[in-house]
Amino acid sequence: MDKKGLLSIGQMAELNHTTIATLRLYDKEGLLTPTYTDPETGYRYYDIRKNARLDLIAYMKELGMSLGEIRSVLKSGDLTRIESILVERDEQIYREIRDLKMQHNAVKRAIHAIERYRKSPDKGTISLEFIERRYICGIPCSKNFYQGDLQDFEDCLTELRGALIAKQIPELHTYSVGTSIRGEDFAAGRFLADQIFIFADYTLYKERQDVQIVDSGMYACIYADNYDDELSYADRLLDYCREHHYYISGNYFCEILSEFKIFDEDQRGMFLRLQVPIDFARQ
Amino acid sequence: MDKKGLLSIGQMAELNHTTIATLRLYDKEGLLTPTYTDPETGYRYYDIRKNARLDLIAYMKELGMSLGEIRSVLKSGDLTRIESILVERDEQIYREIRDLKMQHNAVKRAIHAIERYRKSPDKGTISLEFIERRYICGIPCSKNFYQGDLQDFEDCLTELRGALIAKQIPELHTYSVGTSIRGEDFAAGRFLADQIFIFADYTLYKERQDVQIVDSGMYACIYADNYDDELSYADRLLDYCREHHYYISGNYFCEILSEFKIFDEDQRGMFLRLQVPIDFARQ
DNA sequence: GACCCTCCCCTTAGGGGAGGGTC
DNA sequence: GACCCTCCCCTTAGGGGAGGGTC
Repeated sequence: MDKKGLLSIGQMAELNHTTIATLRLYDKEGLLTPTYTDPETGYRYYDIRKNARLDLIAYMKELGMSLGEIRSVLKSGDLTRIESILVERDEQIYREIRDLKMQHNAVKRAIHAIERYRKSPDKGTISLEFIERRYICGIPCSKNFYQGDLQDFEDCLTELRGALIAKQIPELHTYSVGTSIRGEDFAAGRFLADQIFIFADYTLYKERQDVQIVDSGMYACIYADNYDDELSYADRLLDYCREHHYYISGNYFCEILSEFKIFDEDQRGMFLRLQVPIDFARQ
Repeated sequence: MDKKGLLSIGQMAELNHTTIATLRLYDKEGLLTPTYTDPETGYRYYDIRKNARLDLIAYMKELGMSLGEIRSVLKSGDLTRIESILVERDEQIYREIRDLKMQHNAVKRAIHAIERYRKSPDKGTISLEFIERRYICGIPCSKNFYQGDLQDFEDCLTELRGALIAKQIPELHTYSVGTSIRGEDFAAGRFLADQIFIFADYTLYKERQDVQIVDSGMYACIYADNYDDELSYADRLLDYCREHHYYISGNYFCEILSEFKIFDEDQRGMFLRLQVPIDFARQ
């Protein structure tokens, strides 16, 4: 306790669990003026009654108000003003929580995708796998990128992104991307891009009508780790099915398991699982 | 499409739903280098293959990674690194959601407090009210601020805050503060500060043992809007009880209904409900 | 004429000094 | 010797100019 029972800035800060820098800022911003400022030395001194205001500022900060809002509210002293700020803040918090939950979801998927990538077989491995029901949402390919170049694929991807944004699904990356070839075409060795889509989830399926179901079933799969290899690997997959007399019972998919492989600056490096549903009955 | 089939910065930005400023920043930060930069003019040109990297950057941003993290991950190409960042981020999101929910709670309480303040009677009004069960959590007053000055009250408040922080309840402001006088003392006209505390809620009650229950019941109440008036208003409340032969059946409370009243810079302006439980049976 | 360039200033809420007085 | 002062620079991810060349 110094001059006339006032507190120094350090004492004031400690008492209120805050810092000297904060008190100086609040002084400068006109949020909390010291009771007395020595004109000679510039030293700030605070009356203990100022605690109340500092308390209130701390409270408003806890409610998520900015210093600007706090200042304006303190100056106006208008309860209605506070109320409308708080109501607005209430809605904002609601949106923030919703967005964080979506992000949480995306992070979990990403962690899962990395784990899955780790445990995936080497490229070129052929496997028979039972794959559960999936949901896809996308558009027809406007170009056959199997015969064109990367430009065509990028164009299709751009269109997909645009379509998803139009459908209010902006989180392209949360879901993995895939492309398809119709079963008949694939079986005949005609590599003709049919659709480009995301693998959606049940939540999206429930919410919208334009999500299609892909039935569960046995798939012949081959793993690849380079977009440019898709064609040759798809060929090998087809050969394998023919050798084993598997009947192609549905559409072929190229599924991007993880995009995290891309550390060459100039490549869409990705880990792919090429797959086609098969039927043993008609061997 | 300009030089050698490359994209200008504007085309690249539009294609990727981003801005020119962002692409320039990413160039400067070494996140995404243009395929070719004209040494004469400084114009940036991008190969369409760079889309993939921009995509990946956008993805990582969606996951909540900072540009610094993204750069380091892109440079190291270390999956383990990404994974640990994501796991850390996962926990961080969890904490952020928890904090936002608490803030949401606080905002709702604040809105409610303002509404309640609006609908409260004028100061000096005496009422009989049934008050539901409440929960309080606090400490004994080390000083009798009824006989001391504001300094003593501030000291008690500071102690309360410290105690709550020690108890891991940092949100002093989320709950309203109150002080008490023991029933016997109040009935005898001895204004002797007993406890200072917050009105906790059921959630806190469930979580910790040091939260006390205050039973529901009929209370004689008087409203005041200035801390300095408490004593004289409490006196009036006691007189009122005596006049009406109400038996004081428990502790007196001074409850701070809203701290938003404080727009004088130098006062702990608040709206108070002074109250004491009464019993009609023994009239 | 539309596009792109390089500065440069601005935004939040302080934190962390340097260099120099003050209690 | 501990405390306080005033600059001043720093942090994120860009946005918005001004003033001047370029496709």
